[in-house]
Amino acid sequence: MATIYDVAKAAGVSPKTVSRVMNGDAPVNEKTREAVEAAMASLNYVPSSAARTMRSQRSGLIGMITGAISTTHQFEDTGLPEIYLVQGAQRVIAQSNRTLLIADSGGQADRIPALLQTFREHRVEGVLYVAEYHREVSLPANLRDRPIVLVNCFDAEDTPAILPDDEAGQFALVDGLIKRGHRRIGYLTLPEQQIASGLRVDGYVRALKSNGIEFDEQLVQVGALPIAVNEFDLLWDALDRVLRAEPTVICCANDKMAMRVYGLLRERGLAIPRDISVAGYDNYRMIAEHLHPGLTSAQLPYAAMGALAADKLLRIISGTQRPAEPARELVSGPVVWRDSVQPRDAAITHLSTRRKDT
Amino acid sequence: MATIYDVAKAAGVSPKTVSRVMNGDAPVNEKTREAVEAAMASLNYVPSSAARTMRSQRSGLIGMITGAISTTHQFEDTGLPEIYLVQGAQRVIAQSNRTLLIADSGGQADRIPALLQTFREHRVEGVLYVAEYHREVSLPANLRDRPIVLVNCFDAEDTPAILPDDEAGQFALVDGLIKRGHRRIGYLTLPEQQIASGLRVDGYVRALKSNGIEFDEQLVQVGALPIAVNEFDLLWDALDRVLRAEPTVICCANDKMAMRVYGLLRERGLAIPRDISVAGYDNYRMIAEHLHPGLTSAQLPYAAMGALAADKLLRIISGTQRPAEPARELVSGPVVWRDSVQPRDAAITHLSTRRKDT
DNA sequence: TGCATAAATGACACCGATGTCATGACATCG
DNA sequence: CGATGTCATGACATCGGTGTCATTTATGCA
Repeated sequence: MATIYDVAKAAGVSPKTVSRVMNGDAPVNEKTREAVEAAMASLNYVPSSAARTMRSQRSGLIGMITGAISTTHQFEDTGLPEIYLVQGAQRVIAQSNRTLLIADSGGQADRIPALLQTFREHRVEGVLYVAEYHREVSLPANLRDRPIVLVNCFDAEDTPAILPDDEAGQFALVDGLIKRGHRRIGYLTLPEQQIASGLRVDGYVRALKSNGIEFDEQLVQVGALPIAVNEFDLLWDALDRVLRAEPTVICCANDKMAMRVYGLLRERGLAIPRDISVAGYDNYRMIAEHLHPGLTSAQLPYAAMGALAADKLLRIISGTQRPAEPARELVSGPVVWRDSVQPRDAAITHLSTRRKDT
Repeated sequence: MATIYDVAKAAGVSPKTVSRVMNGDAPVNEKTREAVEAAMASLNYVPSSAARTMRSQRSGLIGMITGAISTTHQFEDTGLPEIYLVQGAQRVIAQSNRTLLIADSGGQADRIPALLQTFREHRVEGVLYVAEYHREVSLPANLRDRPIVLVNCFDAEDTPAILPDDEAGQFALVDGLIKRGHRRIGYLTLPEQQIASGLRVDGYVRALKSNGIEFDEQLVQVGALPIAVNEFDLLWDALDRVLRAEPTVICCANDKMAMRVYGLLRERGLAIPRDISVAGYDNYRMIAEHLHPGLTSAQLPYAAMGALAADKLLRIISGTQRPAEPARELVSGPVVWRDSVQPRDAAITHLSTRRKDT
């Protein structure tokens, strides 16, 4: 591998001049520059980041820890869209001429110390700590020795964090449903332990309120348990109770649940969206786009969160934070409207009609 | 940040002795070792991989390029299980005391050169090139300057590659169906351009043959187009034709298609698995586990592929390949049996019965 | 007991960049 | 025309480890 000395010799200049050509930190004569550039090209020169790091004491590396926290397999499958998060972060980080070093613990928390050790050996300038679902975490003490931004999670110490605005997302979704003529809006939630779920219910309630619709607690039912046992029985039962309140649309806590609800509604002979509309949350595209009909869903803005987190981290590193920048920032995403929701004007209210007939 | 010199001073030895304690490359007196280790601990010493890389000319980094190839968004969503691939590779690489540097192009091929440049600056010792679905690729010339293993793809030059054994997977699935009493096995395939699909059909045919069942071409229908237009019409039509051949089970090219087939079968009033069984491919857990009933599916062994690819790459790097190690290696995965398939003995053949009644 | 050998340790150079400082060649200005 | 400043470039040290070689001390064996 060619070094800066090889290039210098080939171009007939000193190594320092080659360095100047690369970094543009001092004027270089036009002809000299051309000679150097020709030499670099013909020798296939690539600077060594190790040498650069050593001399400059800046590694240009940002570490990302993902899949770090799960101790059970309970929520394992919710982590997959993190790939968008990685992409969002990488884009921003690449622009700052840095490189993202990703460590995935595969859900095994005991591997984290080794991963952190690696990060330290590489002298990462900052760390992005990514949780697989919106939750509170408590950081290992030895993670605090350098700039860090939490993503999709927060801690008790007000460490800088980027979080999804679940309240706003659900508000936008329900508000959109109301604007489309729906007034009886069912909601199948996750258990309270899920932070996101609580926030989304808040958004649901606010949307009703801001449109002057009374809250009917029978329309809101818990559709899943913290532990996955008899999931379908529970969901069946919850759905049953919601349907008794005669909704024209059912919101689900997430797309996964919506996928199940599709099946359950069909078993009851209800067609989507003719007899009843359905909405999800997450915009998990693998599900939302490929269900039939396409599932309306509030998007979890993972790419934006990744980008924002990277941006925040870079600003912390460079000390150029905005004045009074809040530690925690919320990111809201759009609602993606697909055919699972039918505007209420056109919708024939099969459901209530039928029930009244019987 | 403490250096080896600080540690040496604190322990009253030379830096070289500290180095020896860390690397164990020469005998060190027990008392000296203890003194050095105490000094390292109290100074919170972490060796600098940059310095080490520079002196040893070995970076200890393995690069992985993912999401590299897609030029359209057509198959974008198939890429997500790659996370398992990353985990499989990382485990093996960590064991060899190396670090995985992941570059995700986000499907934008024009970003690849910049990512490769980064890899070269970091002097990665080898590269894992991951495609998002089983396919042929042609590598950029400048990727060949160091050890490389292709994952989920292959090229015309017989570059080392790790591939899923789609033929064996589909064989195992269909063979299992036959063992469970099914003899009329429908198959909704992807278009021929999909390499995986062709191989899977081969496996389907071989399973029939090895069980003495005649191949009925009407049971095999193409259920999707290369471009996503009128997807549901096409699938509906293909399903219609398959059903006319009176199958007791329908295999789908992948779990995504199976998810759609669930919906279509229900629209026709067919219950799964009472009236007809369904199987998928990929074992895309987000779908397979959460559909109701759970979807039987042949697993794409991404974790194993990642591990095997990393292992192969490390052996190429260290020059310890097995004698006559083939360039391409196939990895097969298990079939995960879930409730969407009902053993035929117990199954009442609603479908054919009903059809004969009409 | 004497000498070959191994154990234990240190001195020093080197890996490939870049920061600091020095120097020579011109240009500008009073 | 000499003083001053800018441009263009190079010499040299340095970042933090480790390979090489030398040196001293302990050990083994005839």
